Amino acid sequence: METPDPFDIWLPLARAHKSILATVEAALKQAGLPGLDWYDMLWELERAGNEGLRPYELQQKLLLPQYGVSRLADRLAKAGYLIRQECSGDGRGQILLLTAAGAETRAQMWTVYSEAMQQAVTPHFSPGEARRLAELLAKFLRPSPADKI
Amino acid sequence: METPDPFDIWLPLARAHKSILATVEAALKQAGLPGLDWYDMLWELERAGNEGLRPYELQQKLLLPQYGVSRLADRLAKAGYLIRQECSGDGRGQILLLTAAGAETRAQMWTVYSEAMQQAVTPHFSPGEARRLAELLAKFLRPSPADKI
DNA sequence: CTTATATAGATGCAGCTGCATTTACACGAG
DNA sequence: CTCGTGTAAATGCAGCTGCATCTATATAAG
Repeated sequence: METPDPFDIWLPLARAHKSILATVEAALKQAGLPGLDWYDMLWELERAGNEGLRPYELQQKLLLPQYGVSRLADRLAKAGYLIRQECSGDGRGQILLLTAAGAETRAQMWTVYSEAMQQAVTPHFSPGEARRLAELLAKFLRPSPADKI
Repeated sequence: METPDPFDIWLPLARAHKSILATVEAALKQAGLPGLDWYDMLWELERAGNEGLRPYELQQKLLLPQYGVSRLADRLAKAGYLIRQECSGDGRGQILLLTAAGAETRAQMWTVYSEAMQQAVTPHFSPGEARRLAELLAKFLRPSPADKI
């Protein structure tokens, strides 16, 4: 059995990623909206609702380094999209809460984001291919079979 | 027929990209070697051989902005991995040539790079799945069917 | 030749990222 | 209570990126 070359996956994957990202970011910029990093944090905060989220929780969800979350939160706060609330029960921590302006902007971004994604991805695949590709890519999400404890 | 959701492709693709990239970059750093951006330019220059490459050619091959190539070339030159040669026939331009040190470093990087890629990708797929995934991802490389001239 | 326009590449500045460190609080051991 | 260790989050610094602009040469028009 021939061992498959991982670069046959990596190279086109990296290109596809770059291409899609460029398309979507360009569409957002064109619309005068913030980039995807802002979107991701706004979205997580919106999903968290009134409970808000601790920075370290965002860190896990967004796969960002600790200082990345800290500074992205700075920018969103400066833009008025979130507020930092003292954390009752842990004096070191804080709770990040989405503001109405943040929710508003996220909603605007979504219309552009989803439309651009549609254009960037859909034309390349038949529905069947798309479904199969999604299935295969999903296999990255779980730990690989080799990651035994 | 249900229209497939492009985010079923995009979200796992983005995660996979981030995960693989992190694995490989960590391995390179661990080995005290430069990052993948350096590798890509070194590799193109090595493929170009004695002819070398013009910066604008690298720009297309690497999908980098003009100033990105200019500055990356600065760093590689400072590290002694390439030299800038005057371009006979176009006084504005220059030719970038790989040095022996550059070729040496690229070779060292390759052993780490390919090994890390193997580890990051292969465990997730059977050979058949890997082949199919590579085929599907390759469909991004050509212009989509909708891009008629 | 002269001038207008286009192309190759560099660069100043502002903003972002990575790294290491720092500050502040939490928590368990003595 | 005090001390040592661990965790949450911020930050100074250096390096990188994007944007706009700039310089220098090429090329086409008159």
